[in-house]
Amino acid sequence: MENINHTGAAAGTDQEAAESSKNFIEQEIDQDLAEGVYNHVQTRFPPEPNGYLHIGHAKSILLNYGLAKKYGGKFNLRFDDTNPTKEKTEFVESIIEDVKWLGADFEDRLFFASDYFETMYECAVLLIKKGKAFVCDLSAEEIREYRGDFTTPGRESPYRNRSVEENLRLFEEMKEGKYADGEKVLRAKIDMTSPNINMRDPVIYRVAHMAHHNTGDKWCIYPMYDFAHPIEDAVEHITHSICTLEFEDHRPLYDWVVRECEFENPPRQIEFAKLYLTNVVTGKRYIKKLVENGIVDGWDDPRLVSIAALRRRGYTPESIQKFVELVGVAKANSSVDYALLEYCIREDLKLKRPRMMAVLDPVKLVIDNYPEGQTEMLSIPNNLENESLGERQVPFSRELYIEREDFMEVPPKKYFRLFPGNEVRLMGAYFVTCTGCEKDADGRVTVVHGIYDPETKSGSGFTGRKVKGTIHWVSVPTAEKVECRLYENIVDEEKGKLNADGTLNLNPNSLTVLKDCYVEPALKGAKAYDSFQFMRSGYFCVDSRDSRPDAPVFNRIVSLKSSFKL
RNA sequence: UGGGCUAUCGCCAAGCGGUAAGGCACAGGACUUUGACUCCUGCAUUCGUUGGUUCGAAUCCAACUAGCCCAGCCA
Repeated sequence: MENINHTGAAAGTDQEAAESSKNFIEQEIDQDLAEGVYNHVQTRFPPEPNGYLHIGHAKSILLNYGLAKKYGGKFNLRFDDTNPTKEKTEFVESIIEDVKWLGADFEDRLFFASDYFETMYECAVLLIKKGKAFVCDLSAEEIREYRGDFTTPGRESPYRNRSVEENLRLFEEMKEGKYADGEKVLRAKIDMTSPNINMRDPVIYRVAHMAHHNTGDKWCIYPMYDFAHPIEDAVEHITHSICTLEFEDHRPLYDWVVRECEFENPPRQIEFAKLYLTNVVTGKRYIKKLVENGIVDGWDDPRLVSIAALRRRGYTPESIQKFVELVGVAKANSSVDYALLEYCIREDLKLKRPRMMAVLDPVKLVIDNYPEGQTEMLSIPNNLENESLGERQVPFSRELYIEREDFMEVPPKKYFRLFPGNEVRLMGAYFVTCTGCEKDADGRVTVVHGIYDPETKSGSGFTGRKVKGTIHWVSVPTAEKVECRLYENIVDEEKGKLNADGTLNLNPNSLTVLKDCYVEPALKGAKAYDSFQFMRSGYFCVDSRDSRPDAPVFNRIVSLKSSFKL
């Protein structure tokens, strides 16, 4: 009815549709911009360099980068390296590589929280001067006791009312290294009775005599996350500090810090739900265990979902971008079906990459009426749906390898591949009629026989008759023997969590190695990360670790969907 | 147990008082130089529950229920 009013206003309608598709963070940003809270947008991805990035991080990276891009703002990569006990340069490097690979361009804005230690120290001094922070001599255990619990309010520390001068002196001494680890901490003076435990005089600086991967031995006091993070954001003029749901309770403290440290135009924290994938492990603890026990061959084992693993498996940055886009952003905890990730890589590769012939489980097909010793070159399009991928020359001869499952001596109903008396098309070549097979003593088929019809050559325009089945093949004399690895997710059940007894639910078929595979000669020179669709077998990618020029190793990226059921 | 957050199809997710978008998955069918791809078709009378306000509620109010997070000198 109201369409009458919108007649001829298609543009407006589209715009409305675009508006309504904005996620909740974009809506918040729109409002901030409209109200003049900010006049620009600046985001960041702030990982702690204590491990490898996985698919869950990709959501945060791409979300932050996407927001900055959408609003014409900047996106920073910042290492939140305030805890020297867990951080390593090795992780810094892998994270930079992964973020770049994902396409999140931080240009020259690569920062380290540790570069702001001086500023943070000054902020702490400011708080002390304002009477908003104090040096506390309580031990870790005592602080815990004083903190109270969910139902009991905390008690104030006996050191809470030290004078500004004394606090200043003590904090200075902490910095100079006069105290041992754990002897003293700096605490924010907020409210020990707050129902939000984060506000019960949180520790904001601790003593830790330890070399830092970036600052070395310069500091022996390190700021805590709750104090450091808001300052890092403020220093970089971040407007929207996007983090995950578990930090919601920390927001009042975040706001307290930027306010008490007197930052102008302070950033604001917005939380979203983490990405969980069904049937995979993302927990560092679990993956570490798999690596240590040699169950996987490293953090980039294709059965894992670290960015490095996905890359090695053959996933493209585009496919992950698509995935993150389809998953959406919300505040409800959820677990996304792994099938969506698979859909995204299939979708990305299907028009991009060539469709080649590879036989994973070979059996010989002899075309008895094809001249012995003859080889002809056939032109086969690389991708029927994408002409720009061109075509290639494939050798054809009397003896071919075909897929064992493409022949059945006694076919079930609706099986239209090779069986005695049936005619099928050899992809890109000729029609061939099956005349029988040879078997060994165990009854296993060793050779399939057939005769071809020269009239039916592909591309010749032959329309005399049709066949219901088409099968792929590789010419025996020129076939390349390769290894193909089929991977399944390594863990399932309970979202990849540990069992009560500490063991993991390993999928016994998580890795199947097929050593007797044959591919076209064109695949001989395939390089690391080259990916192809092997007809009816799925998408495969040359393993970056095991690629050899003479015989590449192919990892299966994803299977094709199959509606054929016996 | 106090506080915070969440609840819309098997899985994600729009929706913001005017009568339930979309994607994945799944199921039929058409097409096909692979049973893939593509293309059609189907897939929530109902929005955690119960009440209330309203001409009208997934949207507002109340109560309840369930799930997640918080008691590191980790992030």
